Amino acid sequence: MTDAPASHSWRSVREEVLRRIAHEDWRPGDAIPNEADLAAELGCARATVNRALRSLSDDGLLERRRKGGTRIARHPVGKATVRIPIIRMEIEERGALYGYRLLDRRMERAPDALRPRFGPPGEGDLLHVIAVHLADGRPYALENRWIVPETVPDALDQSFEDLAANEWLVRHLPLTRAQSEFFAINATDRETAALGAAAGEALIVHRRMTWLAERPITLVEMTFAKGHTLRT
Amino acid sequence: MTDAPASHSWRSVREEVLRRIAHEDWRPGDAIPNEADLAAELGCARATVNRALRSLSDDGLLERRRKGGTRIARHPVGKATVRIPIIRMEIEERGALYGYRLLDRRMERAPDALRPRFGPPGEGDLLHVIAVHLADGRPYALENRWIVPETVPDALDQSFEDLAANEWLVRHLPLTRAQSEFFAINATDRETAALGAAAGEALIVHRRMTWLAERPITLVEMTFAKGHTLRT
DNA sequence: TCGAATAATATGTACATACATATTAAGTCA
DNA sequence: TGACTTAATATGTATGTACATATTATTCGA
Repeated sequence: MTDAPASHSWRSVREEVLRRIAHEDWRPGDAIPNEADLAAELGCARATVNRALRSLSDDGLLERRRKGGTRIARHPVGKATVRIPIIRMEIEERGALYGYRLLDRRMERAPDALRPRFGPPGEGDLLHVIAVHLADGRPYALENRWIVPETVPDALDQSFEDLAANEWLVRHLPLTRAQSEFFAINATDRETAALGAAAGEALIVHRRMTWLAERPITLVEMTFAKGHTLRT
Repeated sequence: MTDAPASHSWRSVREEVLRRIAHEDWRPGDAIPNEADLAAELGCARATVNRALRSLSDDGLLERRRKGGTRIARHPVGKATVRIPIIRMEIEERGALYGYRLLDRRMERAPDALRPRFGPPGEGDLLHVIAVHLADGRPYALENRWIVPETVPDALDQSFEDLAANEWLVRHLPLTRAQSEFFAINATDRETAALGAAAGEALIVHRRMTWLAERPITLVEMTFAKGHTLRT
């Protein structure tokens, strides 16, 4: 006998489905009842079941196909959302004192390896800003950023001496798309100087590019000091 | 005059809002009209607008509060979803020949640094599996995994000599929660031996833990060969 | 028997309505 | 003035109905 849960909310339906997955009533690859049947069983409207199953599908736990029905994902989740905070806020949330130092600011073309990513606007000079973020006076992250003046003309008026480009951009411009990459590098002269890293030390880099509509805004490489861990 | 878009779909509403953000009609921090007004303006039902705005809110582009209304996010969440594929499929998708070699398999306690993550089940012996994944015969990633027998008793019957633990787990067990970490290490003896890396070379590590309900399933560290980039 | 047309089916979406809930604003009384 | 109560408001959700769409299953003709 299946007794309906007290609540008819889509969240309770979601929990019930999760419970059955956790209880291994339903296993990877298994088809589950259709929305109408589930709604009848749980005593709620189909739209409510739809909302719950769609939520689980978005989370990668279910796979749904029209006419094919819904089944437990065979290749689960496969998703990890990494937060990309403003560095200042990240540091202050740790209770540390935030510091910022501009190292360089100039107009120049993007390096060959990155230029194609900017498309046509990348053929001209970009605003190249290098700065270091400090936590309690100690190097925390090295920011190496290219800004596309075509998309962000106001940026040319900014010195970025006191306010990180990071933060200025966020406050002035919306964005509609972002893409990230993560990789590891051995510290070179630049990192040893700016981050106080030992030569050759392994550092993690977060490279991120953002767009406003189809126009590229900025590409930034954040290189973190030794031992930094990015968490989901 | 605001002309309604031909389509009344929530996607078209989403696109219209994105268009206004891209066009900078609405800028970070700005409040936008409430759902009822937008629905009237665009000629659709409030539920449709709600669906569209909720979608954008999930993507971190909008911030919504009851009674407070909806505004353009000031700190675009910058969610980056990292895919966590089955290594074999990832390699084969690149058109390379997949290979796999089990290096070690034994029952032992988790190291002190990781043990607390498993909670009570971590106090006993865990199944510790080390293996290397190959692409066209060259080392691709080193898999260092602890499996919780309490949650996955069937794993004890598996030799993991031919089938990666990675894949076996995915095929046999659902999961309800996952958490990831990314960091960089300098290659030590273990990595030089298993991955053919030079000593001290910077390598990126993806550490992932999964749960079934509240029970820990497994914790795995995937260390990738030199130059690997994780993409969103 | 094979292929194309057609029916059947499960999910996807739109809408109107109603009510729930969080949060802010307004009002009231000491 | 200030604490507290009450109203107003925008989003959040549940429901029934209707139809759209993708995909599978079936039927039928050559």
